[in-house]
Amino acid sequence: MSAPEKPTLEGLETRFIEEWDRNSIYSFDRSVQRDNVFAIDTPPPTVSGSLHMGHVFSYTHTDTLARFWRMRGKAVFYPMGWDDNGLPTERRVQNYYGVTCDPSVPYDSSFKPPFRGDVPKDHRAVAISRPNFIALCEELTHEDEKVFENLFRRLGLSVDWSLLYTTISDHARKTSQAAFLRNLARGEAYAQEAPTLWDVDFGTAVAQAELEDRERPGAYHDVAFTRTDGSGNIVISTTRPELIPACVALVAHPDDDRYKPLFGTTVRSPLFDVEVPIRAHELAQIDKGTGIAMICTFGDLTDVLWWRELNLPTRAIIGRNGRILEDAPDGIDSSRGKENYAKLAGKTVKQAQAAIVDMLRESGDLQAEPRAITHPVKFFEKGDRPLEIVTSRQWYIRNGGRDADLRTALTKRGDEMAWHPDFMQHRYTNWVGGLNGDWLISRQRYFGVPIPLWYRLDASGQPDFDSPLVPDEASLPIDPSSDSPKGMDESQRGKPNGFIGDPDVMDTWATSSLTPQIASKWVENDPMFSNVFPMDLRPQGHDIIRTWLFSTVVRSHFEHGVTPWRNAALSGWILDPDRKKMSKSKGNVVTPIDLFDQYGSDAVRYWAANARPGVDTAFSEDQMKVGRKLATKLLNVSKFVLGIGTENGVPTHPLDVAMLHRLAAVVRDCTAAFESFDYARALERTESFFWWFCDDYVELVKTRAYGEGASSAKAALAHALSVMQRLFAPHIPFATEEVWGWWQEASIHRAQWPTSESILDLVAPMSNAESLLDVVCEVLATVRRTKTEAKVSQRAAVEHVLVNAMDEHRVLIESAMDDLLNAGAIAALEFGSAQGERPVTTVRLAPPEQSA
RNA sequence: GGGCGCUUAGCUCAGUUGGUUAGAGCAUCUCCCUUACAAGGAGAGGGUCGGGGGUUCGAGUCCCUCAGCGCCCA
Repeated sequence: MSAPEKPTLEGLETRFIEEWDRNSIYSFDRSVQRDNVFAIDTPPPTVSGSLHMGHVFSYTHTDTLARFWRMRGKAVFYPMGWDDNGLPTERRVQNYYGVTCDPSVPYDSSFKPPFRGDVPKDHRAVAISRPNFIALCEELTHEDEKVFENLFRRLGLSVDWSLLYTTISDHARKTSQAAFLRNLARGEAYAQEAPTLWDVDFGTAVAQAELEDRERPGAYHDVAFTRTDGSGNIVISTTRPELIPACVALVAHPDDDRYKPLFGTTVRSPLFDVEVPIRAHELAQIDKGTGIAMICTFGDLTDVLWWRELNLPTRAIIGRNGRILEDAPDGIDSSRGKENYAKLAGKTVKQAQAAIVDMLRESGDLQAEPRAITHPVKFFEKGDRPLEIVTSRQWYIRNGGRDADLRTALTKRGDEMAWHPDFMQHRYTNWVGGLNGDWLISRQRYFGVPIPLWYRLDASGQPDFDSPLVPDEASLPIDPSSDSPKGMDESQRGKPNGFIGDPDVMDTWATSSLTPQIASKWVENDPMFSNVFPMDLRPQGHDIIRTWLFSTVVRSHFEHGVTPWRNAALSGWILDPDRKKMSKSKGNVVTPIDLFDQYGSDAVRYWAANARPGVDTAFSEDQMKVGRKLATKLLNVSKFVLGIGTENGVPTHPLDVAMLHRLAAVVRDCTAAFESFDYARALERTESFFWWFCDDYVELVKTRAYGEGASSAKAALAHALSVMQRLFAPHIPFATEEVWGWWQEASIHRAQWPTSESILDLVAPMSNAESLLDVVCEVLATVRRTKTEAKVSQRAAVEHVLVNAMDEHRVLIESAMDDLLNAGAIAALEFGSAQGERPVTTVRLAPPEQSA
């Protein structure tokens, strides 16, 4: 029971990371029943790069909560996961090894990647088989995950690493496939051939939640369609003239008097001579362009809606590779139309547009030169070219986008959980209310969880999509591209009367929407599931409310009929000091590990824990310096208290009792703050008490604690120290573990969270504790100010102090007179009559020659 | 266009249901080696709380309105 001669923060991290691990300080006790569990649905970071300050920031917030509840006696379920499944990993693998996946390439058992990092710029990606590609994905994610784990351990996260999961593991694939099959069995998942937003570069369908609008330059082209009754032209304005061959109708608003007489008549398209009807629909905008638009299959989502509601035919011209299809669609029958179409076939959309504008100009159908505009265009959030719409067979999970009752039910789920901060719920409600289609989960990619289905082929080799062959849940996970359905074997794959596997994988969100089930081993019927689910807390970034949070609610709603958690805590962004969001592309990213080295993990955590929940926060090394000072101060004051000797006496001196009353109030506030997920308020309360304790209380009692009759002071100091160490433990786990170890058994992180009752039980009641402390410290402050202004040392002797105070205050000061005289080096203190509500203190310093 | 958030000291931010003289840290300046800590301590200066209006005995806090910044959605 003693502090080292020279306390230091150096080396604490290495020592305690090892010690915590060895003693399993953070392991989850599976035997504890749900009521005494605090379960966290940790966000699995995407393993496709490196962890940055944003991770450090938000994971620290969660960790402070985990540590608080653990000290409150809860069995804390705090897993970690790695999201290594999906497109970001594929992209990183392609760039790291210089390869690309081509499912038509045969497996090469002796394959070696051409590079491991540092792929030359002029290198052309080597096409490799799907199994080889997946092996590389697994290899690289494994490497990245080791780095991630080390960083999170260094940060001091109190994760139970034995609960680690990854989203591409057998277990996650099994969970994902089982959940999907159950959705399918209940009719919540379905496949449909439909127009779908399509990224031509990634070659995959994308979901509504992954879209973003980007402002792009474009131009209105005024194009003339000829009325078939010979009465002239109709001019439309379009930003996509290349889609004229895909035009199936023109549309105007039903109330638009200009076009009312034309509804039901037909026009002929320029260049391609296709006769199309003029129709009415409310979504046509009277004030946009000429007020009449062409409907093409498909230029945008409004086209899809019109096509569906107006029952129009399909004339698709854009292929999945983003180029104009070779064959002209039905309806282009004239020889001129066929010739013109042939000029476009094979071109990219951009090339086709340029070509068709030339053709229109030549034919005289372009009524005016194009007028440049800027307009929002839909992109895949990870994509580089505008999305096209192609018709394809895709899998969906219902999410209320096409069903008002389900939408209402899911909106209500949002009401059933507490949001921190509460206004974040608007984002959820807003998103659910704005859904316009079901959740598209199939992706035409490689590294993901396969859709676990096969289809029978008929005698002519055509697949029967209506009754897929479903695997037993016990056989999961399966890969339908290499496993065969029950009762069939590989020789029948792709043969008439045989089978084929579904070629698609599920989107990453379709798996990560099951993190509560994955982490708690739901699919294994592990009893742990019922001990942790529904979970207490989902911490996550507010940018993925529409994806991760919402999709998790959807899955839980269908599978369990409950919200997956009771609380959702949304963290803010990290901004650089110029208030810009930190990102790699801006080059303003700081590496966490360097900061840990420079300031210590506790200091970095202090910076993070200072930020109010949900608030965007500037990156601040200044705050880290403050955090380091705090940790150092805790070492030093702990050394002081333990150095004078702790005693199990009862604090009886009024100043000691008052200090403990103040501390009890702090404990009450901190506890309430943590209970409402406000780690920052808890820290702020503890910290401000702590500095007051060091600067004023310790200075006041120091002499008494060293001298005769020190029992009360020693007991109060020791008790307060123990409480403060524990209050700080969730925030600065390394320094608190160090100082706790100087005088206590076992880890502070398993110690009991202090209660205000336990402090108040120790001392006599006191109604005016705050006044006592305020008034005594005010007199002390005046003495100090006088010395500072006189430019003398704080040790300089004070000859006389006159305090003009009300009797009430006079009594309080008298009760702590001994400490006040000692702390101020005051020879004599007298009282005079009050000059107002507050005491007025007059200080007379001793002559300089008498100061020593 | 709809929704949400923010605007308090030079900077970063607290300010809980309205209630003494609006706080902290950093930065600036002054002083102090004092035996827990100079990687420290004691102090000082600095704000008409974005503008305007209203409710109230009383508004940084509640209401209305305007402006700027940011985010989400369309």
